[in-house]
Amino acid sequence: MGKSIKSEHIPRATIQRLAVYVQVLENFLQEKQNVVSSEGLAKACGVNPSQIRKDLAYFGEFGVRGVGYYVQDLLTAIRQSLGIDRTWNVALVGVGNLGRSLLRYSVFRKRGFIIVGAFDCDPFKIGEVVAGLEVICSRRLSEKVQELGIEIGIITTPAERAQRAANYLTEAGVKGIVNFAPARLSVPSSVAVEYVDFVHHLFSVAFNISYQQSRNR
Amino acid sequence: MGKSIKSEHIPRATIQRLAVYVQVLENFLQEKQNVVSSEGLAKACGVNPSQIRKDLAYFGEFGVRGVGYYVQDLLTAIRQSLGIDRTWNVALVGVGNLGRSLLRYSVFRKRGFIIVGAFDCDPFKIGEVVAGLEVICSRRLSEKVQELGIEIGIITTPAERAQRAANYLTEAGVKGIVNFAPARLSVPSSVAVEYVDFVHHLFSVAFNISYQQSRNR
DNA sequence: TCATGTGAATAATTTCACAGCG
DNA sequence: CGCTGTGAAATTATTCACATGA
Repeated sequence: MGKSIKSEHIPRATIQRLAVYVQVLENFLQEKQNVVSSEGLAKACGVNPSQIRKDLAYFGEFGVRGVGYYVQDLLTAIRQSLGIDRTWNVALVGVGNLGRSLLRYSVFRKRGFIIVGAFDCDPFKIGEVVAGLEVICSRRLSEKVQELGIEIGIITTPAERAQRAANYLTEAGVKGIVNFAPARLSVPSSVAVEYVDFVHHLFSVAFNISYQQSRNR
Repeated sequence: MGKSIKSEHIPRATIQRLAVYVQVLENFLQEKQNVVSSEGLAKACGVNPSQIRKDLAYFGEFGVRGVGYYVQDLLTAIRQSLGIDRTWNVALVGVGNLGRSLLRYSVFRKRGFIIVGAFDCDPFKIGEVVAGLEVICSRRLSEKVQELGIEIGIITTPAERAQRAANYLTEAGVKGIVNFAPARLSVPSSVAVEYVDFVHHLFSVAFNISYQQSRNR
């Protein structure tokens, strides 16, 4: 069968787990563990072994019966399945505190997501150089997305300017957005949006602590 | 009925959505919209109206039949349900690039999560002052968690030091961890862990773009 | 033989549809 | 009357259990 996708719809949860599998498999590889069973991988990821087999089955057959999975091969297969066996050019919109940090955050590049343009609408920021990139006026996104081959946008503006940034990006033809601003976006259904909100994770932890304590009474 | 929790187990997805409801309701409040129906809130959050009613039903009855929800009252009720109607003292472990950014990230404090201690094991960083906090040796976490009343830890170390940071934190009695390092943690089941990985969101977007394109062929 | 891949069974979540109440 | 709150139905996701094949 090989690299083709076998199923119609793939659950969002599966995709999130595949990202975790990549993380854990990379560690295995570094530790020179070359073969792993679904049970071994499951334990390291904190999930059920058949969950892993089901997740992989959406994309193909990558294991060897009676043996397990060859770590390197499985990594390659998952990367291919996720579409991260290549590089992606990314635009960052909103060069504030967080934006600057992300521009300097080397992990993106290491993972194949290359920030090739930094945008802001503040005239005081335009022209400034951050992490080797000159900040460009957000209105010029259309032109630059074309020129630089940008396919993904990262939004790090304040909440009230996030929708405008999303509009600029989608109008420019970007096909996916990762939104760090605390605002919901309205975009065409053909554009993939991911929301990242640190504070929500703190909410979640706070809830779990409070809830656990209230249950233990 | 009021503030008591009505149900045994509350889905993780519900908690995540409640955090979104808070975000959207705050915007409504700013726009002086004082009443909202489950339909109105649902539209703004991109979910189904009965989803919202079900989510709220886990915690109580907050609406008025024939009217909807009073925005301010609902906000108060959800904040209480999530346990964010108070402040939480937080320790940050790992004063690298990302750690520094988060120390300077004012939104945490605004939301009631106050970073009261910054920790690192690098002797060159210990003693340095970042965002008004003196960096303390990670080994002194036990002592400081007590002293400062810390209940939540944020891990921003490199992947290979994340588990050690988690050990220090749990041994010190911290009850919840938000882990920004790309590593899975093993902690006692009584400790709530949330994983934050920017790169995973980019993976997700990359997959959706690739997948959509492969389906449209 | 042993671990994968998968249909069937189970569990959880979401949506529907309407009774109930302000 | 209109919108919430909620059982019941539909859908979706997870886990089990075993046939399959290296």
